[in-house]
Amino acid sequence: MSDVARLAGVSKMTVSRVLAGHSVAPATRERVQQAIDELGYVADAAAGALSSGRSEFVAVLVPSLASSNFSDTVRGLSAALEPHGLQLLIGDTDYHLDREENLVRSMLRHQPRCIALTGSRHTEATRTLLRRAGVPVVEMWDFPSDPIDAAVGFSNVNAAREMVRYLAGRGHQRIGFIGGASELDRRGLDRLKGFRMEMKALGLDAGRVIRLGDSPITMSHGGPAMAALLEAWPDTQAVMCVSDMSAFGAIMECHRRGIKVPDDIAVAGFGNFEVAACCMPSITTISVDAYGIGLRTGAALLAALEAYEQGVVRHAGKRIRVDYEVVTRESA
Amino acid sequence: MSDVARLAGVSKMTVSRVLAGHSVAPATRERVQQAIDELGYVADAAAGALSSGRSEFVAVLVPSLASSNFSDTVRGLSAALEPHGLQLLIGDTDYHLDREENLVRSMLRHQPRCIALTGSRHTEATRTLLRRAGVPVVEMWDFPSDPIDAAVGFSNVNAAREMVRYLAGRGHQRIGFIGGASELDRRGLDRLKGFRMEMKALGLDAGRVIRLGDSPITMSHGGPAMAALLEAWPDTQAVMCVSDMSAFGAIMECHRRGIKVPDDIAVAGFGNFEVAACCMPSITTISVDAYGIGLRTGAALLAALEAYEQGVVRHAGKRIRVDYEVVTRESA
DNA sequence: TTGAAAGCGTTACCAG
DNA sequence: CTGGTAACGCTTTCAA
Repeated sequence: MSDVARLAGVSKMTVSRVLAGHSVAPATRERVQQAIDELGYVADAAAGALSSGRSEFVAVLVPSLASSNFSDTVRGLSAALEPHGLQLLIGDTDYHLDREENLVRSMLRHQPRCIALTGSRHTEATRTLLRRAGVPVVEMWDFPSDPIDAAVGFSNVNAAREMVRYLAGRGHQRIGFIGGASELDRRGLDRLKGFRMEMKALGLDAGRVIRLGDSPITMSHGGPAMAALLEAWPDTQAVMCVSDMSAFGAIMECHRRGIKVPDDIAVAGFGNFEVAACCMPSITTISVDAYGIGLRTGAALLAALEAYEQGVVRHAGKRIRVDYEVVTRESA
Repeated sequence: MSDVARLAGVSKMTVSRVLAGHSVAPATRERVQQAIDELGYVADAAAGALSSGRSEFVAVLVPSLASSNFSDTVRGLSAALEPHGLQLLIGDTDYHLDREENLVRSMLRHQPRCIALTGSRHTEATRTLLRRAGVPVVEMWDFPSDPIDAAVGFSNVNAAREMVRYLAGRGHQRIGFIGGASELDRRGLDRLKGFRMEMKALGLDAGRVIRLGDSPITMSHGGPAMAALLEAWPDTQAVMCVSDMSAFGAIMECHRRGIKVPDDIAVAGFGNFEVAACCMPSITTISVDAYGIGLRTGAALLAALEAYEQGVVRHAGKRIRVDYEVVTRESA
């Protein structure tokens, strides 16, 4: 910066002002800009952050970047925050809460302006770290009764219940559920919980549950899970899958066995992934606006940032509900 | 840090040493650690970076986080670099070179230790920025003859040629190609180029090309593209698709029309995405180890970092070739 | 509108 | 093995 200042014949402060877009005489600004271009000067963000006491980072934690759900949410966040000069610091927890804790710890070292995480389950240490960080926090993809700070999402339990009601409304009674075997995917577990609750509420058998493969289960688990389900309860009329990925695998298994979907058995998914609209039969599913969750989380974060500048310290548990809906297609 | 030092009864320097894992008397270290835990102290990475002149960032640029190819590569990079205390700064260029340029510019402000980008096409300004940055650069997913620094990838042109040879070897002569219409996806364009080159080399008609939809085309474009291809050249025997996503869409369109794959028409994909193995018929494709590209890029970056410490300044165009192979399945 | 000086929280360097 | 001091490159604050 000194070099630029010298070349432009001004002080460092003026260079700093030009960079920050503060008021500088047009002629001076011009000269400084030329010096910057000539030297290929790039300001050091670390020095700026240290000096001003504020970074331009936003920490974002998702369970998996490989899931289009979460990568869409990240894109939404990026779209909302980048125009404000904020940089995403993205972490992939791989569905592990202790990995989340480590990532939070390491990201906190960069003094992020705010933090977005997925889900409402975190280790106690994570909660403590977050509290101490003293910056806005938004939890995404869930609708917790007691958010750390703010939350943007929906109830996976209720969404699953709605799907059960839809299937029952189509006349199905012997309904099964396919999901992952591990306890890592909280949203998957919530969907299972919703399935059980609603089945019981309807007076139906809530026991036809196959849990197979590490969560989140993908396409390749859907087939074996469907096979297991048919073996255990051959008279099943409909299957609700924890995601469209497993639903697709399940449908392919039906094809292989000559079982017609939906005539012989109905299959529903969750998430409205691209494959659900394209495959045959197309998959009836719950549609969630993943990109919108990112956008709205970004907006909530910006609002909280604004409030912080003015001294407000907590959202006081503000929750933003994101809509979902049953998308009726061919498979159920 | 002063607070911690005071509580532990040592100087800031000793606290710094404990944090950095430098040699400190066990008893002292213990006391310092206790003070750190008690205060919930988190070191400021910006200050550290400023003082030491080196950040712990690695800039990573991919065309899209939504593509499992690239998200797998990011996971590989993360797996290779995180154990070394490096933080990924991930940017999604959305396939635009000018967005890439802006992202590089903004990431450079954080003084990344090294940079990984996708492809070998960049704006002139990007190249200049990268050169001036003076840090190791690796280009991924291509095998350029003149890499900026190092490269980890394979020739998309040659891979596509191999697929053409495979299809021709199965007795097909009237072979079509389905890809995106825009010029953004360079790897997609390289595959088309390879298709044309090899078809000509084999003395076959290289003109059966349908380009439709923004690149990279996804599942939903495959159907319309296949429809257009069948309309233009109804006697087509085989179709090579720019990716498994479009191949899947194309196969679904065949289903809808009662056209049997591969009996009436063979369809091949590219990338070996999960859907290729699960769908029916399963898709013959080119398999690429996306995660491995990330791992190997990470390793190359670490090696370059090591070399830099010792004063070596360039890789001198080192290229690491990543294998690909035709995976024969049912569709072709 | 511009400049000078102080200081952000850490690490490098040199002493003890 | 430990401590003091001087940067690191910026922005804040105050003065001109």
